[in-house]
Amino acid sequence: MGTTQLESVPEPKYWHLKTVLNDALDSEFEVGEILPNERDLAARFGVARATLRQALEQLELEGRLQRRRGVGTTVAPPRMGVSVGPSANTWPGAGIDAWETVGCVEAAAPAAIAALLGTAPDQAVHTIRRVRVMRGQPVAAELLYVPPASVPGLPGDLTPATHAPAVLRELHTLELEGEDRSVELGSARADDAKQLDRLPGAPVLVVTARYYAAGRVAAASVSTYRADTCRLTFGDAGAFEVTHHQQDTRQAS
Amino acid sequence: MGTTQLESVPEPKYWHLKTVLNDALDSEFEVGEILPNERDLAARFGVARATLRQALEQLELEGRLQRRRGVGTTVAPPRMGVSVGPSANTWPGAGIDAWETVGCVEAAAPAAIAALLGTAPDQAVHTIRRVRVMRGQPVAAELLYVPPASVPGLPGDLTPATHAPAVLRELHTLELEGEDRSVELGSARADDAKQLDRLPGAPVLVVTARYYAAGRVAAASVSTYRADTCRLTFGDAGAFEVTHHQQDTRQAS
DNA sequence: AAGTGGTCTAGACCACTCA
DNA sequence: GAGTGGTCTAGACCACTTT
Repeated sequence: MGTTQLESVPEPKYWHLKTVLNDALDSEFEVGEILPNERDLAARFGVARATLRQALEQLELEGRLQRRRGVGTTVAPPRMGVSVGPSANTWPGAGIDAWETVGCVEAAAPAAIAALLGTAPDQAVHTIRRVRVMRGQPVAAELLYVPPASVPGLPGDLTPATHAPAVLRELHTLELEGEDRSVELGSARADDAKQLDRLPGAPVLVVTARYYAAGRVAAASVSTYRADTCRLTFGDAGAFEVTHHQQDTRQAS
Repeated sequence: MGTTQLESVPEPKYWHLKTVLNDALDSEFEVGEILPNERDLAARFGVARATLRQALEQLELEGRLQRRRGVGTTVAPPRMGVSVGPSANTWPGAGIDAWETVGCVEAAAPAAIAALLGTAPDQAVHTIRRVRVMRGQPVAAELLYVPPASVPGLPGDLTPATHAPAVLRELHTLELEGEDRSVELGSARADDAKQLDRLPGAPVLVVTARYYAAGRVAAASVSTYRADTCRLTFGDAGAFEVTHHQQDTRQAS
């Protein structure tokens, strides 16, 4: 062990508390085990409940804990590795892709989506809502936007039950030329939070994708992944299977 | 800004506050403009300072605000699109890749890194610390791990100034066969936070990469990106240039 | 020295789950 | 109805930056 700096800078209580709890989780608790409640924990460590909660919040952010109102705080399993392509250039909804359609409407796209698609701000687009489930848990909620120009052969007799399949089927007749993606941090909107079984405002990883065909953006999607339970994987070599927690990667500079 | 009311549904105050502030940022403030201080804002909205701070915290998480202790709260510019490959299969440190080396040591890898590399837990590895700067701002701090077995031709007369370049040069003589990456949410460790000009615990996007050569993992890196200022881009079609904020993508289901 | 955001306290009540 | 986490208050002091 190198010489760690002592006394010169007071570490915040919640930060120290987080370290102590993190170590305790490794050594004294099993995955799924329920922790003492917040009032007891705060008393045990001699801090106010708000201070304890600040530590718990960070541990939940890092995927170490799961808190559920009315139930308690449990030790979270390691994050799931979730592949978000591009494993192969395939259209969304093609083949086996672990998504389940839960709704479909044709409505004017929000301004940000119109900019993504390159359509007029008031242009109506097909909007398919899908949910991705892994190991019995919802991990992502998605809105997939398809401009009518991308699916010219769409039949006219659409019911709520046939709308989404028909749009996807038409989309798949195009040749996919490319795709790009971006990932950023966000907080769950109320509707997404409900699908993800979380409270509104929960931290999420927002994956924005654009699909190109015939030199244009043929479709776009905004996928909202639970940041607490998911590790997004990219690239050719497949998903990691390492049990990996960031806080163990400390190293001198 | 008048007071709005109509509280038939018990939406949390901080959530409503966040919406109001978000709209105000769009209509009444310019990027870089400084907001009134927290005590004044709280008084203006008739809430406790802690409640106001809860709203500000979320807006900062979403990249709308930037808060600096001793200075104030300012309106953040849109997030930067930061490419994190794989644009082409190239080794880290090769060609022009916007990273600057700030240190290099040879030391035992943490357990999680040893697992990534497939080396023994006490195996010493070359550890290169790098920083990525965009538009004059640090956006990422990285630790790049290279096992000695990957750089057998390394000369023996290494000084702190020549260590990192020599390791990278040797690494580049291997043929890169593939790479994979994962992205997850984390909070900045003290050392990374310092490089990123943030407080410890700040939300970050942790990109873990593995580089393959000769059928083995030849190197691995853990890159810590500022979640407030960065949008990570992947894929073939290049970085987005869209001004995109997630909260504007609301749509019925 | 003044002003800012960051931390912390000791309470209170609410929304939710479950026996 | 008991117990849990979620929200909220009205203070206090601290660390930091700027003047």
